[in-house]
Amino acid sequence: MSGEDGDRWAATGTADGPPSPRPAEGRAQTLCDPDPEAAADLVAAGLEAGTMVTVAGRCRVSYEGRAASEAGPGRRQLLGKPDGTLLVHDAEGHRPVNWLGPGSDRSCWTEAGGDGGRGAPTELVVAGSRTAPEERLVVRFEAVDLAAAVPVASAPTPAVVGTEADLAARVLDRPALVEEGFTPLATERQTPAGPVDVYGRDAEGRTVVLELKRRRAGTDAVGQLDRYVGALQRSLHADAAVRGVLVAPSVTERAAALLEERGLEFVPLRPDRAVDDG
Amino acid sequence: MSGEDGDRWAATGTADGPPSPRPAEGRAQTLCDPDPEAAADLVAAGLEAGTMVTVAGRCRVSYEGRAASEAGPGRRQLLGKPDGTLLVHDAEGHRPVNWLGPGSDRSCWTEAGGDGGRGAPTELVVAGSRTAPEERLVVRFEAVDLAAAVPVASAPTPAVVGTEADLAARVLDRPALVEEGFTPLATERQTPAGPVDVYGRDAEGRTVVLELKRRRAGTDAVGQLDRYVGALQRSLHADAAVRGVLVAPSVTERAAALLEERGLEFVPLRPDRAVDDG
DNA sequence: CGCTGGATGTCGCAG
DNA sequence: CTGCGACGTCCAGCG
Repeated sequence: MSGEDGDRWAATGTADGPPSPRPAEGRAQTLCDPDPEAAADLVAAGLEAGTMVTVAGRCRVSYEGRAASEAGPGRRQLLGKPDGTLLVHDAEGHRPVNWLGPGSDRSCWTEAGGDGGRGAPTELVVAGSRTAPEERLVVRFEAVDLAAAVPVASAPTPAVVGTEADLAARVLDRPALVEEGFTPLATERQTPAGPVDVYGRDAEGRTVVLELKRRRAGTDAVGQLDRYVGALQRSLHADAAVRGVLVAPSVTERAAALLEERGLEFVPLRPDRAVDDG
Repeated sequence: MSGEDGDRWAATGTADGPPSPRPAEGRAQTLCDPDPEAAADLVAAGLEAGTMVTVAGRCRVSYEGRAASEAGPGRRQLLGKPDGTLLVHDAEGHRPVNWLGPGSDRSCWTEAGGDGGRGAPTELVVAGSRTAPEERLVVRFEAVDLAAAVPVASAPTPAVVGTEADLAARVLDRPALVEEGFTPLATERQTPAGPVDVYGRDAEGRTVVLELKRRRAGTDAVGQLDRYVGALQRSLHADAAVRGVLVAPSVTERAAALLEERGLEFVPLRPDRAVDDG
């Protein structure tokens, strides 16, 4: 690694001048089309200082761990976070083409290019590794378009509305939305098959199990509900009648068939309050 | 820094100056601590030109669509891709704090800040929207540390090994790994409950259904297998014996109990060839 | 740690 | 388009 602790944290190339403030305290530091050594200095210092580090350029990427992959030369953009995360994005898609989760050890150096011999095709290499599971990600830049280190701080996590928890709150607030006379008794009630979303009783005193889904429910949801109902029937009196109700905006056709087959029920309900009708 | 070779290349509409090379062809363009208008010019042009656009700074983020969320002021980094993807990352974690998938329409402008009155707290706003489902993401930067547009190209997708397909290939190559005398007859064979991973016959001529999992299997895998076996028993002769076998490196305890309960079987097998024994 | 189940999951493929 | 299952899923919560 190049960030010696005598620490000149060399912004742009050879820093013989006075040491500049570390990026965490200072402003963004960027290099356009830097040579590999200058980029390595910036990246190493940025990783060290706990900034967001961005490197864009032509690179090869190799990953080995839970699976293994090799990506040939292409223009991509790397993002390193203070928590150890490494993300490599290409031009398309929501997901990174390769990544390493939080807690990785990163390092950065320069190296003679793969096809040795020519006029010093030095590469910038950014690598990370972690354990449990053992994983390793190596990104080799043969050309760097941009290297940047910008300070960040943990930002407030957004409050999300419209989750399954919201659907649960809605059901608890107005049980009649499920069925007239329904009385919720517990959430996340434990059964041998796992925790039930909502556990309660109907107007006739029968046990009712609700499985909630924030969006259109598939066969997996019916499978869950069925397991919970079965487990409760066994753990309560063998003759106890246990109703299972899937609560979701809608169900797929296959899921509906499965519900029918298993003698389970469905109540359409959406998590948001906008559709809060009767 | 910002490549002003005689021209800031006209952002959104009015191109009165001589046309400059678009960033897609050129080099990276960056601005450190720009004023909002300059950043908006760069971002708008970068989005237009199909580059990777990066904006880092203090911002608020709001999303509405499949759910809804609001994130208060914090330092984050935005990445816009040529395909319409928008990602907002904070300092932690693998996943973006907010995002919009490929195919979004993006735009970018400046606006008077929320707490109007003070000395021109102009904000840089980057917004995106898409349909199916209807979604909208708005990022308001009250301070921009860095704005950048760098050219990219879609790169070759890496070849991944160690997937479920590899496990299937291994089973087809050496059926005895599942069981002596096992004969695979088809993969992805259709049943009323969906496609079966591997369909075959055992030494006694009984139908066998395999459900493959590349890693430790849970209750969901057993649920799948059970549905496939049931569907096949019904679609074949009612008296036909159909064996269901879960093939995976291991199973969770709950999954094992479910297998037992449903009269299904388990064969331990890993996708990689490293453990290729007898 | 391992298990369980949610997620604005995303992605790819088939009908 | 919807349905369905895989994914290097990630992630939080809990035992």
